[in-house]
Amino acid sequence: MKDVAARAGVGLKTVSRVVNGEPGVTPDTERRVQEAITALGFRRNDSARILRKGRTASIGLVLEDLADPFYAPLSRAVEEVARAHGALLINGSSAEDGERERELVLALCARRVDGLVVVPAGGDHRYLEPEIAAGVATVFVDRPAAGIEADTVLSDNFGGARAGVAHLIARGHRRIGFIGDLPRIHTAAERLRGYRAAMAGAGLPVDESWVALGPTGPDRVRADTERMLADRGPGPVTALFTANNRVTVTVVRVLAGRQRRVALVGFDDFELADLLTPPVTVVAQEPALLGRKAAELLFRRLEGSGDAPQRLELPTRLVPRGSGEVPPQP
Amino acid sequence: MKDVAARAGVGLKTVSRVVNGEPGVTPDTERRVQEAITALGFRRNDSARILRKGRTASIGLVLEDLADPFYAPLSRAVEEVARAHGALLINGSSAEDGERERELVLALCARRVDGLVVVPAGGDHRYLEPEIAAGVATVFVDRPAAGIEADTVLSDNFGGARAGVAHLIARGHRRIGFIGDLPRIHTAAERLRGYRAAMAGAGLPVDESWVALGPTGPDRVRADTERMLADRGPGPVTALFTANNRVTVTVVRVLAGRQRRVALVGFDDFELADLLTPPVTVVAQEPALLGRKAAELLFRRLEGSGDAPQRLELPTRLVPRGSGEVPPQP
DNA sequence: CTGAAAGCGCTTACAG
DNA sequence: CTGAAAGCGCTTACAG
Repeated sequence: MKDVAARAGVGLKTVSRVVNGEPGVTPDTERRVQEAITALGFRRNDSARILRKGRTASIGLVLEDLADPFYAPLSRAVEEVARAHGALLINGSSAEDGERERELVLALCARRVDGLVVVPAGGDHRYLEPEIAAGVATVFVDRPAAGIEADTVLSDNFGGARAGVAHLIARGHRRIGFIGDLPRIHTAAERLRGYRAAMAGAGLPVDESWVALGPTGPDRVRADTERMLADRGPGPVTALFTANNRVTVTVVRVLAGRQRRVALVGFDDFELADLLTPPVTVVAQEPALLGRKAAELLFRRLEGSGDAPQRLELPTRLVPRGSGEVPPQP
Repeated sequence: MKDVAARAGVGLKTVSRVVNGEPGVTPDTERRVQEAITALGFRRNDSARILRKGRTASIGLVLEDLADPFYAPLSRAVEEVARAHGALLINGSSAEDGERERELVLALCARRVDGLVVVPAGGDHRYLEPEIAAGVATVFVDRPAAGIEADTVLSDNFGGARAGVAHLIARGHRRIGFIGDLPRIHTAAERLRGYRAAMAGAGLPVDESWVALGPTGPDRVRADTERMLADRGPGPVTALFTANNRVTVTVVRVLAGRQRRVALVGFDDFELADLLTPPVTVVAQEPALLGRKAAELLFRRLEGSGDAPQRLELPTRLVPRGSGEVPPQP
């Protein structure tokens, strides 16, 4: 910039004015400055600008896995809102590891992102307190934070799961299995609570062999599914409720290889669910809407909204397609 | 940092040493500085650090759509490599718009990212010349850049498409339709070239009504598919080659609603392809590998490799599953 | 082992 | 309409 000023024979401030399109420069001066800029290949260094202005016009997004078909649209929605506000998006995957989440979040804070959208993986977010106190707006999405008060956008995991299981009960099922994610994950726990509420609401007992929680890798899910389908103790389950899209996909594979028809309702919609045999009934969330709402809340904070932390809960939608309407088979 | 120094009764440089874990500080001094840091809630401002050091330890990724099931794993792979090198990832979607790509790339350059991985959308990348000259390492992935020399990582689009179409020809198909993306997109053009090469190689004529190019939205693809399946002129096609995963998914939907069985081979693998009826034969690429190779190449440049620009071409793999083995039906 | 000075490339506040 | 000075928060190069 100094070089540009020297070449154009003007002061630094004038170059700054031209670069930022500020008023108060004669057309003639402006032309001279523009010429110097192109001749020297000048490109403004935003690092310096950021240092001086305080705002970075960038926000951070930390989620579990950028490549997961549930989080990818969420991420894209956050990006679109950021773009509409002239901000860039820095994002990273926590891989469901609390320590990695913390490292990422703190790295983003050190870069002085204006705000943060976080899908929490860790079990304690008090490490964020100094950052929030220092002015980093933070919104949690998909799951609530632990240990601090902050804006949060969630789906109705409890209600959605309860409705899905009630749907199976209404079709005559009495022995219904639940295959879910790690119980420390909020969404997994809420969906399990929904399952239990639906069963209890219908006066049905839950045999604990019908509940399987754990990592969503195919091996574990396959093993648990096969165990539940085997005839043991209280009789095999006639229906399954799968608590997220990764689990559902694996269970669909297991069921595809079997004679006996077992009813299935899955939490989370997924592409091509309607073209499977039978088409898969799901409790659908809207990942893009979660992302959009979270980002909008974030920018409202950045614009100075001083309301108390908000908690939004988005509804889910039961989509009957066939697999959830299979009657109980002996 | 000034406050910390004052409170600890030391110089600025000593605080800097402690914050960066540099040697040459007595344990006692270090303790005093640490106390001041926690008491004041000091957090290093990386913007200032970046301004001084020159390197930002961040790279940019610009692709078509973060939420696309093809690009999401590519993006995740780039993130993992960046993480291994201690860098953050800033990314954005161009939405297949050359102007938006340019804006994003230039915004990333203004932030002085150390390097750039780009899936080009625009048709002219000379705007990047000054940036590259200024030292921003750039790698293009999935598609080559136009108008400049740069490192590039591609799939074997031509060979993959030719093999897929040859597979259909070997099953006895003579009238094969091609449904592809916009012809200005490099991958789309290459795959079409592969189709034509396979047909020509078998001495088969191509009726131009069998070739449909355009945006990959469901309406256009559905209309073109239905048109090709209708009996007209040279007779209806008995097989279709779909040139990317978005197109394939729509065509699967169209075929699912029809009596006559039509063979199908799609470019790009996709989740659940093996559970459809019939399971879908595909020419698979490895999006994560594309991303990983591109990012590795980028970091090799950042470490100072001065070789001539490289062009990597990754092989594709034909995965027969059923839909591509359907014989010709009248 | 420790620190004062200069500077990274901008913007802010002010004066002409 | 234009510019000189100070400063954003660090690090670098140097001296003690």
